Formats: sequence, structure tokens, C-alpha cells
Amino acid sequence: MDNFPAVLSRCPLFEGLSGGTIAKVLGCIKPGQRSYASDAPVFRENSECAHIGIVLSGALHLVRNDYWGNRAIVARFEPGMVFGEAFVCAGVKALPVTIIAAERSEVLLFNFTRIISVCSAACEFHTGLIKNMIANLAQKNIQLMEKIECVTQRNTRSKILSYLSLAEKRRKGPVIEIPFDRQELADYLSVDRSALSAELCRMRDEGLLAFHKNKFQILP
Amino acid sequence: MDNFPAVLSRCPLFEGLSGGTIAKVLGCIKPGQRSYASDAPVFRENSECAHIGIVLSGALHLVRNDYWGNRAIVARFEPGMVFGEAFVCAGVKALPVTIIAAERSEVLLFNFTRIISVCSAACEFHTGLIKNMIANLAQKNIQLMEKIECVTQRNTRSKILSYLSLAEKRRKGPVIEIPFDRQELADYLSVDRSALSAELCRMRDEGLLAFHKNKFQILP
DNA sequence: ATAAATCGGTTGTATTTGCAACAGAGGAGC
DNA sequence: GCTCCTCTGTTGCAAATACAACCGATTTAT
Repeated sequence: MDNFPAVLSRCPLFEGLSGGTIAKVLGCIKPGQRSYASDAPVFRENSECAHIGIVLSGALHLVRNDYWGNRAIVARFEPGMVFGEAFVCAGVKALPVTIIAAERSEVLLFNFTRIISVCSAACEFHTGLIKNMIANLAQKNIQLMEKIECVTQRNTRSKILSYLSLAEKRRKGPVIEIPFDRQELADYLSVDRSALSAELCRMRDEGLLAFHKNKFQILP
Repeated sequence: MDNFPAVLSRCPLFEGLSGGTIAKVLGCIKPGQRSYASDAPVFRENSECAHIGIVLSGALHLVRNDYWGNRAIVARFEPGMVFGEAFVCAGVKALPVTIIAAERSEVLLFNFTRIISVCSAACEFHTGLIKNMIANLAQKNIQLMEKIECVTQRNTRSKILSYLSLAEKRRKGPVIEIPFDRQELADYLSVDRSALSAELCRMRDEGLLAFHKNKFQILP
């Protein structure tokens, strides 16, 4: 419970708010805290998504499973990130995707429609929250476009390079540590795991890439 | 100029506002009107996106061209739809994509940051606009996820079915009229045009599908 | 310590796709 | 009517990928 303020101050929803202010806002919106074991569903497909969440610890995956049992990882939510807000704000009745805990995780759930509807009351914090929500949704949009850039590459090698280039931009320094194991990376890039593994080794043998476990480096 | 009010009343930004109110808002935000020939760029990659736009007539495509000359159509904007808002609201300096006119088009461009910053002045319309912008951004998010659902399918047939199923949901009735020609559909699903064409005909021959030009029907 | 499970890499084969080139249908303009 | 151009379908071949199966290393549980 002690480190939550640190996580929440990194949350895009609370950008620009002091720790004390965040505490006040939380007192106002009264979030509920939940824990999930690894692989436990946070929001189930076809259920209603009444709350939006903030990841406190661990990580979540927004996944879609198709008819043939292929899992697609659409997005990953790490501590401080908001999830479910798109469905709530768009008024989606039945979730088209599932959000599951990728590892043991703790999240904060709260009712965002309350914030929107009380906005006209002009509480000073609420207007700030709404501005932040706009920026947050816009950034999510761009992240989804980046994901589309990766998965629309025509072959596996391009997908890998596209993904690593994006990951390299975020984390400065030569070594890129990715949050996925091989199967998850394959599900994120929507390729077969063994094909991904083979292509990675081919790239390493050609001197394009160096990697160990989930640490990668693009060689010049 | 006469039919613009009709288009704007369908714009998600102006949802719930009367025609008179929309006129007032437009007077406040002073948009500029532009025309574009087919294939003309509206916003260029790497340029700054200072304005957001609303399509008045025609249609735009949000595209990304990669190293190898492959074009990916990420999104399509039809009359009444807002574009560029994600980049403006996220404060993106250099556009990662290009927005071009898919056909002869007219658009309205205006400065949205002004609306956000003046929000605290509590103009009655501005708060409504901001609520609408949240819903609009959230819906765009979901549309991008739907696009991801299509392009992450493992083979061409699944991509086609996935796309047509989504298109079927939107337009009621058995006949699905899609806004793309074959090359554009291929660029949207990120497959080769001839492979798409071949797969469509294979599906038709197997009795799964009927189509003529850009009108499709999924058979039971 | 041992067994079980997970993860990453490898291989071989069948399938799918990309690519290039061509052909025919239809439209626009002269 | 004619040509030119665009769009769609077709074909053959080369390349890439999915899939299944297996192996070894490492980790986890008992």
C-alpha cells in the first residue's frame, strides 16, 4: 500500500497533480483495490466494463482469442497505466476483448462515468482529470497505431525490427529489455512462436542482432 | 456550403448540439475550409499536426508507407469524421503517418488546443465539446482494435472474414458495400492484392461468399 | 534430490503467400 | 468507334510461414 502514491504519480490520469491532490481525488472517486493471480481474468470478454482501472503492480494483457485458439496480445499495461477507459468512455456494452493478469497483479478500479458526469460541477480536479484523460486516450491511439505498424509488416523479420525499433525509442541506451517471453512476443507480433525463434536466430547469425533471454540489441 | 450543417450534425464532436449551437461554436473556433484533389496530402509525414480536421465531403486515408514501398491503410475518414485529433491531443511533434485524400475532398481545419485551454473558462459549449472528444477518442481506440483484429488473423481468408463481419455489423442488411477497391482493401488488410483477389474468388467458388465489385454478401 | 513443467531452439514438411507478368472487362476521353 | 487507362482476375514460381514434433536447458514443485 505504501508505494502506491509513487505509482499513481506516474499515472497519466494524475499528470500534473501533487501527491496530496491525488489523495484528495482518490478520496472523491473511492476506488476499489483488487489482486489477481497470474492468468486470472480482470475483465472478461462479453461482460460489461463498468469500471476503469489503474495497474498498481504486475502487468496485464489485453488479449483476443480467435476461433482457432490463436491468442493475440493487443496491448500490455504496466504499473501506472490506465486500462478499460476506452470501453467505458465509448459506452461499449459487451467487451470485445479480455484483460488478464500477465503475472500476479494489483489494480485499482473505479467509476469514471461519475467523473465525467460531475464535470459540469466544475470541481477543480475533475477538469484536470478530464484533460488528462484526453491526452491519455490520444496516446493510446498512437500506441495502437504503432502496434498496427508492427503487425502489418509483410514478413517476420520486418515485424521484429519494427517492434525493436519502437522499444528502442522508449528505453534509452543500447540494450532493449522487452516485457515478453518468446510466446508472448509471437502473440504480440501475430506470428508462430517457432518461426519467430528461427528468424531471431537467423538475424543473430547474420550479425543484425544480439540477444540473451529478453534483452536485445540492434547491431549496426 | 449548404450541406455542411447536415454533415456537421453527424460529427461526433457536435453530438447533442443543435444546428444553431454548432453554428455558434464554429463562430467561436473559426475553422478554415480546404479542398484537396484525389491523392493530395492533407497532413504530411514528419510535419507537425497543429490542427484537427473534420471531413465535409469525399474521404481521407491515414496511410503509412514503409521502406519497401508497401502502403498500409490504417484508417479511413468519411464525411463527419474527425481526424488528426489523436496527434494534437497527444502533443506529437512529427507525424508518424500521412493523411491523404482518397478522392476529391473538402475538410474543415481548426485549432483544438484553443478549446482545451479555454475550457477552464467554462464556456457551456466547450465542456460539451470536450466530453464529445473523449467519446470520439475512445471510439477511435476501439476502431483501431478492430483493425488490429483483422490484420492479426493468420491467413488471408480469416482477414477477409474478419473484415466483412465487422463491416456487416455496421451496415444493416445482407449486402455489405465496402468503401475500398481491391488494392485499397489489400492495403487495409496488409496482404498482396493478387493474393487477396485469388482468395476472394476461391471463397466465392466454395460458396462462402458472393460479391460484385465492392458489394459483398456472406453466405450461410 | 527427483520429477514435472516451462521455455527456447531446431528440424522437416505442407501450406500459404508474395511477386511478377499477363489478360480481359469496363470507363473515360478524344 | 477508337485508344488509353484503370481495375480485377489468373497463373506459375520462388520464398516465407505455420504446424507439429522433438530436444535440451532451466526452473519449479514435491
